Amino acid sequence: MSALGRAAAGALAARLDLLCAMESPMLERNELMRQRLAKIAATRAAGHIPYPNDFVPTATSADAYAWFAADARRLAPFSPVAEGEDAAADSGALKLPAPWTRMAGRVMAINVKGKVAFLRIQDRCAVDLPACRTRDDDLREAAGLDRRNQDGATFQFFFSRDADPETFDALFKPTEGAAWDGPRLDIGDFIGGQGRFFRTKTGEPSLHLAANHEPALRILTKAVRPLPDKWHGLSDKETRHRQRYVDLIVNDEVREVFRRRAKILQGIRQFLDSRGYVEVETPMMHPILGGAAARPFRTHHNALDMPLYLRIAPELYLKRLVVGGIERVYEINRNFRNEGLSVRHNPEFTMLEFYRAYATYEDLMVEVETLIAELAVAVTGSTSVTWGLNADGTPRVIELNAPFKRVRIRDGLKIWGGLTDAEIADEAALRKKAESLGVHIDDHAPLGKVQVELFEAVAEPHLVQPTFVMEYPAETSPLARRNDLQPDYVDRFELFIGGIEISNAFSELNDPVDQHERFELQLLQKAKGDEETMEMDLDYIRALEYGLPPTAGCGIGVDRLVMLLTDSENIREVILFPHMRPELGQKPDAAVEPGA
RNA sequence: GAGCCGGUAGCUCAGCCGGUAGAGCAGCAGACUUUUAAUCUGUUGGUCGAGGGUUCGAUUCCCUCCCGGCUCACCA
Repeated sequence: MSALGRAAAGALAARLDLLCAMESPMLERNELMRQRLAKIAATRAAGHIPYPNDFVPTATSADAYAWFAADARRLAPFSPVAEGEDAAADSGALKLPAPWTRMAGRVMAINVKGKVAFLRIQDRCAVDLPACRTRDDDLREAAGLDRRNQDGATFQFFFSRDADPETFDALFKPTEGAAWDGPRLDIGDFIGGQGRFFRTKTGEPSLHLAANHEPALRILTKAVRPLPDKWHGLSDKETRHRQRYVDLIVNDEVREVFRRRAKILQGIRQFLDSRGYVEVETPMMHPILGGAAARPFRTHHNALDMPLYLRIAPELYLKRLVVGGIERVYEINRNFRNEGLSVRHNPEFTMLEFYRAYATYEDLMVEVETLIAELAVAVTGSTSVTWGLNADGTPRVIELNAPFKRVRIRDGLKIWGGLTDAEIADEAALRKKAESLGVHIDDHAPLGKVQVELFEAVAEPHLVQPTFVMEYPAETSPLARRNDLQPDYVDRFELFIGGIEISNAFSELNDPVDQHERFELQLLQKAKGDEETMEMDLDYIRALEYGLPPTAGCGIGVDRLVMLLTDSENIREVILFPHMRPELGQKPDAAVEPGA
């Protein structure tokens, strides 16, 4: 760097430093960052663009590995020559034709050894690369060569000083008065390189960088912040979740979880679309609370000057659509519930709800178990998945092959709770049992709710393998159809897997008079102090009066399903940006007054 | 909301029964033309989460607060 460039860079970096420090402690600079900012400032001072946007890659890292796997001669070390040139060279070393290729990515490792440099780059194919490299190893082994035993999601650039001395020196060996006064290369920078594929003498597939009318290697984006330790990575959960972008850069398995999540969503849509369901989007802001028992978030519409709830469930809107003739309908979207956070609860979570006319909850059981089994195969390759650990520390295996077990609440209370039929019908006896187990049940809870809560307490450890729980009391299900033989119960199931509730479904109540009465019962409970009741929705009653065909509906907690299929025990591992308290230096009220 | 545990360099972590801090990686300087956590030599870097108290002296002890993790409660 020239003396002039250095002085200009220093001044610019100092100015930025001051501005950032004033703005927020989040943007505080450390020595490493000041160095990198100075490099960027120096680039500008020398008249170069530090963030160019004119590099067009012609291959991804996955394309590159595929090229090496496409011809057995490419498995052993070889040098590259242009296509059309004589492959059999006179020097004795193997030479093979390779196409001129341009690749771009983030630098994950730099290894300069004298006058050669090895760079490892990561691009959008990073999730596929471990498999690519394993395949490369397999092919090499089959050809009688050593395995590379490489893991990690990167592809190698090889840069020999001979290929482009000016660029090499600029990026790795800056000297006083060098012709190009640009920045040096750092881990975390995005680069674009060009050259031909070859395989190093240790057998690593690589791009042999070379110059033509432009340099062999260019910095496309300079990273100001250093990446976490290359060996230990980033493990602090708070930082991982707050700065998910860093987590995704350095943790291969995190990228894989979210790739798999995308596949699960895709699989759900394919499954339902192929069965004639129509995907819709219904309001996320509700004037009337309904569709589930939960405390809501409240917001306000300024122009209309009216309060709104963030929805706790799309149920009532979706059933209006069935009334409207969309006999098979589904929605995948967020619900919002104003409750505590836990390893299984995020305030906003993704819910699939689907409704099917001329079906019962029993039909939906078959549909749900088929869906989950098919998703498991599509995503993990098997209906047998591992999720968490058994008490003895071994991986817990869950079999997701249909049909799933079915159990009635009454039977669960008898088998796992040791209760008799008489006790099950006796609220005082149930409450006594709950107390002996240390289970707290709300004093306002009616008999049905006591039964369900006690069931969940005694049965949950036994609901590891997928189990449909049936025969819910009517008072806990204000939107479900009464059983024809036992009107105190409703035609409903919940699906438990791994001890957590994955799904909830029932035959829908389509009798407008009964529905009206049940809403009124909800209002009564609200008056008694229950905060999680539904409100009277007269338009919904009106819709039912036009006629809801016999219908069954089902909700599936998508985040929990993703947890199950990615062996994640914490919901935060499957949500890209889980809710957290605001970080120091990012106070919410700071956002309200931008001019302050 | 309650209990327990934690917050030390950019990252991963040691340490301190009170005398204002160390390692590895990253960074910087140098050697090295096929590395694989390259190696070797030298070296920079810290308001020890924040505030208060005790003390001659606090990263260490005490209190309060902030943030996180785990468990419980509510919930899907």
